[in-house]
Amino acid sequence: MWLEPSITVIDFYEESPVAVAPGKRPRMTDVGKKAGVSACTVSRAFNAPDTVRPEIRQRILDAAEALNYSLNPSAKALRLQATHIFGVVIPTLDHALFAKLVHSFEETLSRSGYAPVVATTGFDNTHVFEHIQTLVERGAEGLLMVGKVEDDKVRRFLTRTGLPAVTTYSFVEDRIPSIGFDNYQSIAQAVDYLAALGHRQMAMIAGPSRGNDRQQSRIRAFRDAEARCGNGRPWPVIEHSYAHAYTAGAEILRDLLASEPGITAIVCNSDTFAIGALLEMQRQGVRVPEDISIIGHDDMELAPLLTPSLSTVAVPAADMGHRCAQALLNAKLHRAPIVPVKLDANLIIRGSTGPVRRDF
Amino acid sequence: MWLEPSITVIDFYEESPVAVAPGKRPRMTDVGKKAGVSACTVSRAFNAPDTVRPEIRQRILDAAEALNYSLNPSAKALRLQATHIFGVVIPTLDHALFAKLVHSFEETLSRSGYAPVVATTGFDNTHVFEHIQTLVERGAEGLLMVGKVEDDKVRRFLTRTGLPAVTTYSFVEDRIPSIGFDNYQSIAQAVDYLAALGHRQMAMIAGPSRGNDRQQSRIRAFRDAEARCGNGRPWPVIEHSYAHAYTAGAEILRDLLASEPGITAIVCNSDTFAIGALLEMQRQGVRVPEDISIIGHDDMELAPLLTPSLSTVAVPAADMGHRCAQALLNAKLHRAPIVPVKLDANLIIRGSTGPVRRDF
DNA sequence: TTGTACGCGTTATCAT
DNA sequence: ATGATAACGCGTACAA
Repeated sequence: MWLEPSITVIDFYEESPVAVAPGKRPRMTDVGKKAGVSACTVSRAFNAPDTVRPEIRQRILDAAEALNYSLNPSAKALRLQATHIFGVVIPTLDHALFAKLVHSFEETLSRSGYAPVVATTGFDNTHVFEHIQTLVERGAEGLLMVGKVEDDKVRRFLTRTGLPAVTTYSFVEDRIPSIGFDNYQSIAQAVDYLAALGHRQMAMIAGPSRGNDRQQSRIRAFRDAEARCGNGRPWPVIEHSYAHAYTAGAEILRDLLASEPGITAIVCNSDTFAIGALLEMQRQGVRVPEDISIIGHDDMELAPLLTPSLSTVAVPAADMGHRCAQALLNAKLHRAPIVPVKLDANLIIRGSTGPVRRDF
Repeated sequence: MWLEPSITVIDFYEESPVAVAPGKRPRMTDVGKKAGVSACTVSRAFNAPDTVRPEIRQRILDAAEALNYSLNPSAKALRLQATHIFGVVIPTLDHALFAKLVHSFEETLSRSGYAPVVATTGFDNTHVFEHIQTLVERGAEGLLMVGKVEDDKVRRFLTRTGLPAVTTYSFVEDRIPSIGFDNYQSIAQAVDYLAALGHRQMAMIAGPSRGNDRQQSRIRAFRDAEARCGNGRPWPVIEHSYAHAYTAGAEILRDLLASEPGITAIVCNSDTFAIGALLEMQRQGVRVPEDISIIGHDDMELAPLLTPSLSTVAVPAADMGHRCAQALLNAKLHRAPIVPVKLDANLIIRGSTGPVRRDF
């Protein structure tokens, strides 16, 4: 009988006469030995069950069970040159929109036997290289990233390796294909609508703009509108992290009310900010939209349920996740090129926006 | 000079005299060849840069760059017997609490160079085996799961393979260690508090209970209270998926108001249900808590910001994520056993709960 | 239907 | 400081 140079672990595999080195996982050879076949038959028993005689297959399965055998994924991946993993680089999961994006991404991947590995990076895209490297070292065969890639190391890395990659959330003309929407346009719609209602002094509550093309585009849209429609008084833009965004929305609104009494409309780059602000206005007795109009962004589930219901810009979060997954899968499975897609983000007018009040 | 039996791809690696088979990624050997060293020196240049002469190291790095070389993760994982991946089996990412859990899990993992692969399964734990298998095939060295594992195939698989595993969200006495809180207790607190305020007929809005020990425990706590404090009229328990939970909360409340006018308190197994219901009550002119008390679960960020602020049970979501990650890391890195931890879930009394109204 | 032999790309050991 | 060699565990031509 064949024996490893090491000791047989009798207390663990007591029923088995097969020796497995202590602390080592059994291999196909071990299973084969126990079942009285070769390793390659074991392989077949798992991967092409039909090609092995039923009784032998059962013997192999039993042997595997007895030895606590399980396939070594790394060896398999090496042999097949496929890990079936895609990487996701996301600012945070602790925000409904991004969570929904990853959720739908995962859904679509899993239907094809793929799974996402995720890295959260915060919102600044100028230092994401290490995160991406980690994902690739973990076997990512493709990459989903949020927003325009600003890190030159990342761009070089992607062209160098030819790794399939998509960016999402913002639509960008770029060598790296993107499946997203026009962030300038999404805010431009909102501000133009408010301007049409007569608003001449607004404020914006924005996410962190450093290394974040989505926020930069939106702020640009806001500034352009200020130049076109402003009454001369500066329109404040307050940036805040998306962490504790509801609370931040409430606090920022309080400050705004105190320091900028002339403001008649507030544009929020996330419904979370807007909802926090709206609730704070109700607490302070500010009437919405009679005294102040407020508009959000994202069209979260809560938006239509509030009183007044929240005007906002609907963002196709789930759609982006599905499409990105499908694009990556097609790239990997059928060598299809990833074609950029510009999706719609539509203004949804509800009850929180109205004509500017007379005395302005 | 060494040559593969295949054609040299001159148009692509024009500047290089090294032949790489077409369509194949270069290996360390190729890089070494180009840099005039052996493969193992290339390996050292990447993994232990100090042990190779600087000028040679540079030559190697240049060669790698020129050849578009990047390390093969599967080969590395096979050699090192380590993928640095843990699997996460989660009902959904499209719910703030679970997203936060995964977020904090990822944060802690990434600090140690690990990354999560995620699978979403829905709430029924009786059919998660395939998902888990997929994760393990993708290289998961350990597993985080939500709630008690009901699937026998999974239990056998875990004991068979000895894969480190934790369950979270519910604390369960089980062979699989859990880091969570007592779901019976969390609702018991809430209901006892309402009973002490004089409420004798309540309703519960619950998540899906099939294969879901958290919901089952909570419903049991509710039923036990009904038996102790009820007024004889049955206490309805309405189950609903967590998808579109805000909207569902609003709709269910509407039905309840119409069909069960005697109810004076509503217990929700998620703040999302509670917030939806609360907003609906405001819309209908039902006073909270004067006419009806409502209590949520989870203590989401919005709870204290509403008017009235929402009484709820605080759940340590981020804490669970961090602790589970740390436990898995310790198990893998230091062979430390995973010790079960029962965390607190505390009742937070705010403005949405009050004494039952007199006429009952 | 089953077995033999080899290679996937990396790193550790040992020798130089 | 660097190189030769072997081994990680699997899948697959090819042979039997």
